[in-house]
Amino acid sequence: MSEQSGEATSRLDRRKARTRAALIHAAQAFLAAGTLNVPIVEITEAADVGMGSFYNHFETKEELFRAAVEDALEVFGALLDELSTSLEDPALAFAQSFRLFGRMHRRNPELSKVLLNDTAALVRSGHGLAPRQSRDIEAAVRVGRFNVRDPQLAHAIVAGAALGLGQLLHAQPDRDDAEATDQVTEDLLRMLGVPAGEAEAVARRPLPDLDDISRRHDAA
Amino acid sequence: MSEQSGEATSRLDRRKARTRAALIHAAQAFLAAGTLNVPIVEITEAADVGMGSFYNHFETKEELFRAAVEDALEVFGALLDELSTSLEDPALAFAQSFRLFGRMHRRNPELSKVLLNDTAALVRSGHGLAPRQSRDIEAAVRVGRFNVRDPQLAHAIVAGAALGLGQLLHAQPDRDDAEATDQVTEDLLRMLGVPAGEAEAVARRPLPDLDDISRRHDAA
DNA sequence: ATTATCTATAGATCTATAGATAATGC
DNA sequence: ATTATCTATAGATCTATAGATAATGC
Repeated sequence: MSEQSGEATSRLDRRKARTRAALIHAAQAFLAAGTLNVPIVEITEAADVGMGSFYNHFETKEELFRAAVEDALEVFGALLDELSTSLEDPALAFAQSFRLFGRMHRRNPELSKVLLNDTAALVRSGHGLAPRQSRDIEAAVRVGRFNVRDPQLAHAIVAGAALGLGQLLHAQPDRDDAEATDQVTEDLLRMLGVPAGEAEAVARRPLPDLDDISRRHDAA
Repeated sequence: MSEQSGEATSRLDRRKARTRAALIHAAQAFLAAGTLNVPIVEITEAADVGMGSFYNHFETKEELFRAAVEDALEVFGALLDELSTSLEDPALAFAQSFRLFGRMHRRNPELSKVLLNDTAALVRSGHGLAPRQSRDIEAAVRVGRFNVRDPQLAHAIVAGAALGLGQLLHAQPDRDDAEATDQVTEDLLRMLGVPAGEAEAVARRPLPDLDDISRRHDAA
């Protein structure tokens, strides 16, 4: 999922990266399915890669699974960065990111399940969603858009809510995911000190078109 | 952890239950430590039980781990029931349960880690915390103490927040757990429609003494 | 006499590597 | 010539069970 396009990468380097990526994708599929006890040889077969190649890239299965979660976090983090650069109001950036995260569960269930699988990574990790949410919350407190006693605690609630929402959306496939996500966003904004009317408005602003973004990525 | 005291249990039945409980406790220790790939024989050794006994009780390791999570949920659920029977106001019952859950992470880190490990069980399961939280939220909405559009969504936020708080308390062992938990409770109460001043008061009411409860359990 | 547990192990499964093959670089 | 990958497999590990032992019931 993460492919450097520039720099001094030889063809050999790219072939190596492809094998590594194939292993990581295969591992993500098993992570999403929740089957962690799979033998290495089954992963390499799913990746369409020789058994021995595994050891060119990872020492143990656990190392591969860690790399697979890391990769998922980076992919999602990069997406959020791309989308929030234009927003200067941190409250708007916060709301948009949360709403896009909510919409991701159905659009990309595999990524969603990888992320939901590792709660700790989602709530504590230095990569992916957590640091961006923290950054937005702290910035919004600084400029007076949010009003909370302890931004770290506020983040713990927000990160947990994102997780609970994801679980709910997988458990109830008939529920309208956009509506549910926006409602949760509104509730959280109120909790963060945004006046009720404004919270409702902020949680329903137009969103960037995710199809555009996917298309741009596919082209690249 | 769950031992029937009455009924027609023979000595043989009790011996069998003891072996099963030993296996479940051992499994919970491995769950808490996050080492799920442990061989069956290591679990039976930790339980101080012969290898073959495992198959008298479970067909696979996964079945044992499932039973271990179930048991943890039941233990905790039973504790909450015991404590909340006296509270008639569902808003108070909700707040007390949430605050006790927050305090459990440090008091019983092993139980906490077993519960935090299986996010889905905590958020969706029919046992343990989830159904009680849902019940309290719905009751509080009915009597006009809470004001939310969609109780299921509210519960997803609350369950997620409980999880995020637990992760935070394990990640930051120096933080005051009671203070953090009460602050999160207050924030959630406001989000659920309780006026700010009252939310603060409800989240700081005296709690039942957990030492008393433990002692009563140890005696039994 | 019955039931649960224990010890020991055959057979299945998995890991990690050696040696062969294929792709790339120069 | 170098580097990554592939195939095949030895040896390690694990599971599941058979048969022996211990505890309980009658």
